[in-house]
Amino acid sequence: MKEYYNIKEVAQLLQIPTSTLRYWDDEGVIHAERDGENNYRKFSLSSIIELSMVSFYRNIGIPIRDLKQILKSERELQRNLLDQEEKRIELQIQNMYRQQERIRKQKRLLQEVEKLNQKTIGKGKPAFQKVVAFERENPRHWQYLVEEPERFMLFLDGKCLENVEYAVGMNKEENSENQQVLWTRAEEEPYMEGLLIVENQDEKNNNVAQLLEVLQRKGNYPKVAIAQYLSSEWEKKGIDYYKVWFEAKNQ
Amino acid sequence: MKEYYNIKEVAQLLQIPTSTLRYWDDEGVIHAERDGENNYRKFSLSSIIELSMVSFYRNIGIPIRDLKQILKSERELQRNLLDQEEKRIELQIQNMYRQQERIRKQKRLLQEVEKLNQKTIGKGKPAFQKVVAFERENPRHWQYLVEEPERFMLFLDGKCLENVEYAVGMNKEENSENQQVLWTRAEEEPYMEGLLIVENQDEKNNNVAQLLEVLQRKGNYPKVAIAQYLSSEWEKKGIDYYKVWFEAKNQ
DNA sequence: TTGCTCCTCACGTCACGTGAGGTGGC
DNA sequence: TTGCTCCTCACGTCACGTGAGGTGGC
Repeated sequence: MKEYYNIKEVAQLLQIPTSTLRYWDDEGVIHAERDGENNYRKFSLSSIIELSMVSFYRNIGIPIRDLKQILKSERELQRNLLDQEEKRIELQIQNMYRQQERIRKQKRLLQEVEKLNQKTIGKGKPAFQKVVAFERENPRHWQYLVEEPERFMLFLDGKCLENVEYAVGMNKEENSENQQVLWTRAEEEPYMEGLLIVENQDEKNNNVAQLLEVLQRKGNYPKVAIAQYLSSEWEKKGIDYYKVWFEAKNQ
Repeated sequence: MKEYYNIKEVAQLLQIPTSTLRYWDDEGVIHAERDGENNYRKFSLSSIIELSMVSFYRNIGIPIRDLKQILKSERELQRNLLDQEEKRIELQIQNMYRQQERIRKQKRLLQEVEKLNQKTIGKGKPAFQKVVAFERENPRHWQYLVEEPERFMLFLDGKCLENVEYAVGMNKEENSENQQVLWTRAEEEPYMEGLLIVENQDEKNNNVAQLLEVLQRKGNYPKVAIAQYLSSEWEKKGIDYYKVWFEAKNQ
């Protein structure tokens, strides 16, 4: 009369591994009956409904320890918990959209390295309107590092661009009062762009000399450059790639 | 000249526990330098960028074992991986929206139990147009159990409604050809609804006798009833709650 | 000496996965 | 006997978290 299902059937029907079903049973969040003959677990339709509820709660990330409480708790408490979970998942969804954006950004940055690798050096307009000094104490700057790493920049200064400072790229609408502005984009000035390669995680150890040589052959003697972080490689010694812009005054 | 940050500063700035930073360092996915004096880890800005990349990849769920490969791999491979991850997260987002719906459904079902608990029995229209027998071999019926548990029903038949069969609720637009239709909703007929309580995971062990008594006092002698699964309690012996509808012919 | 921050190393934890060795009915 | 499905139990795994015991500079 009463229909039972063995563990394999249940596993296949609900797409849950048998090891997981046994674990849940051992932990007491589901209650499989046993066949008196051979001690096999047997699942009634009713216990499978219980099971699907546990599966539901596990899917939304509720720990098993909490589940033991939840399944025993009052409906009122259960509803409060579900309200919380609804909000938590809402936040998670928003977070995943941000991760999506981060991934797309990462792809664009990798593509930029590829593109710049093709040509040695060419015309191009800097991506930011202003560059301010990186401030060790400024939490917003650190936030940029994590969420918008392409804002992380190097500011190269001196006759051979041998001074290197950490910086952050900014656009006009963003206020940078009280911040040390290192560089501002001139709208009419032509700029040249290229791939800056930094080796061994030491910003001094870069290919700016080679790039300058190319520029000087074209009659350019820039005294300042800015470089936007693109990506890194870490196989042996770390290599960081930057997109660098030179001011090309004497065109 | 070169600025370094200790582990606590980095942990606070990037909101990552020190234990996690040490673990990543031990596993070799980040590369903290060491202070020669006291062996403290020290992080350069460059290594913090590496760190934020690792944090990014961990946030989207890439295992550390894979990270070791990824950080060493070619840009082409990295981009392919990011393409995959983008799609994976897209699916995850869709899945989370489904979970949201599931949570809201669960809340409605718990609310229903609460509502039915207030009144003993009253007028009400069945939620489904048809009820077909639950088919053990039909994967779609199993899918309902997991995704739409409120479709899971009991079909009560006989003079005292003592025969109980597992069933699935259906609406008109859903085709139920080749399926054993147990019950169809009559549009003009009045129905009474109440709370069916099943104890000990045994569908025979229910309160239908008490409900029938109330109905009979009002002059109703239903020979058939259908009940929609709402929720369960598992404290001692399992209790399942159903919303039950009786045909109220002799009103 | 006290407080503070860091270190290593061992062990704990969570939710399973894996695999060995054994059982029971056809 | 062979094949199949189930069982228990121990151990492995992943990504940390925790806590003991020790260090180094103020």
